[in-house]
Amino acid sequence: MKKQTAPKGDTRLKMVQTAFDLFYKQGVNATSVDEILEKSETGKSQFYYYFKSKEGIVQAVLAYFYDLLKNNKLPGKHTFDSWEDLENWFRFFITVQKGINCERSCPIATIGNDLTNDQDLLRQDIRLIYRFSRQALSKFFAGVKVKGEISSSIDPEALADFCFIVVQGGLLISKVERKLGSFENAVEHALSYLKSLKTFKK
Amino acid sequence: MKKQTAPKGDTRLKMVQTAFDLFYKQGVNATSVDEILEKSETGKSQFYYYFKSKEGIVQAVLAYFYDLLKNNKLPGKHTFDSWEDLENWFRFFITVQKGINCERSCPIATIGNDLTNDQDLLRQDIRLIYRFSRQALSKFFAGVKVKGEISSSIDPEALADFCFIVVQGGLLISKVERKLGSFENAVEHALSYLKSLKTFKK
DNA sequence: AGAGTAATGTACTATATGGTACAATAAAGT
DNA sequence: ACTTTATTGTACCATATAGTACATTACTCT
Repeated sequence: MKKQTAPKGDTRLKMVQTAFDLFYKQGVNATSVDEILEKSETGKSQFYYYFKSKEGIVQAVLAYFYDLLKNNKLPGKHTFDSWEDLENWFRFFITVQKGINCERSCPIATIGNDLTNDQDLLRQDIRLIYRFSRQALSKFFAGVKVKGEISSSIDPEALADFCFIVVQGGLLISKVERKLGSFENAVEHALSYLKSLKTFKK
Repeated sequence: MKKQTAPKGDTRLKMVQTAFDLFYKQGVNATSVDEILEKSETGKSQFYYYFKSKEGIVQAVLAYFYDLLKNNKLPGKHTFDSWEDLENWFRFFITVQKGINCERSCPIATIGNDLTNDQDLLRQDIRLIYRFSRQALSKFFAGVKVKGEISSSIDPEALADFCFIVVQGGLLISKVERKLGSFENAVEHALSYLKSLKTFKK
């Protein structure tokens, strides 16, 4: 019983990408299996051939996203080599929101927000994604800490949490209110704080 | 056609409170009308007597919450007379999250997040609630600005946005990950920033 | 007490939803 | 060619869902 070569058809991938788009746009609860099938132009038998259940495709979507993230296939630069990178990272999300008229927030948070208490496996997948994102931040802070650019009393991970949460809160609130102002203001203050930490060394 | 005295039965109120609890816990999309009826021990005819549609009770829930907020009937102190109040405000949300095992985020954001593009009236109600919350913050910052405790170059509303977004992001991420650490870290840094602004005058 | 309106109970409907059964086709490997 | 396994099409099903129809009961005002 040898492993088949990868299916020549891209049915499964189309489903996952379509599901991702829909989850991103309207959440998991507001997306029916039928809508995924319709938009991806596939059939129900195929869906339940590739996935055990609706929950199954949620997991596949998270795995798909994790892959994109790890292999740097997402738009935007999510690794940090300089303070400028960090600033651009903040501003990147503002630009994204502007481009979509603040109609969405973080796709992963959107999915995570729809999870129920018993869906701990999926939550685990989400934690993986978020850990990866935060690590990029904390590694950078650890680096500048070593270089003495920020105080040795600062925990890089805590500072990464701070940045991450500002962005997540900004994405959420700009979506809920359909306006960017608060997000922009919050980012400016966050950056102002980060810069104040940076000038520490002087 | 005189206005009736308030219905002696509390049917409508029970429905609204029940709906609020359910929306807070699981969002609007994941809450069916039937579940509201069941949990509030009321009937369907009563529901459509009091509300035009499911959307109708969402609006009622928002109005109900706005009333609680305006009349200071919510747990926690959401007005600020001192820097200590501000700090307590941040910590209050952390305590709340701890008490509910990080199983929820902001009830209003949860509702707002489930809104579709065409539900602008409801979004307007949400903006009202958020404006009220932020105003409490910005008034405080405006006050300390007048007193010279923070720089005159600081926009109180922008700083309020910053605080608001840190809390919202913290509530969201602590819920999605079911852990408090990031939220706590973010709040500590936010407070550290605010304190650095405060010491400006010295 | 009787009229009018507020409030509630019972039954129903159309559609959407997640999921299944099973037959049919397509691609390999031998 | 033939068997095996991968893949897809068609037809279902049980249940949940938002919402309606309409009769009935309870107030309240005169």
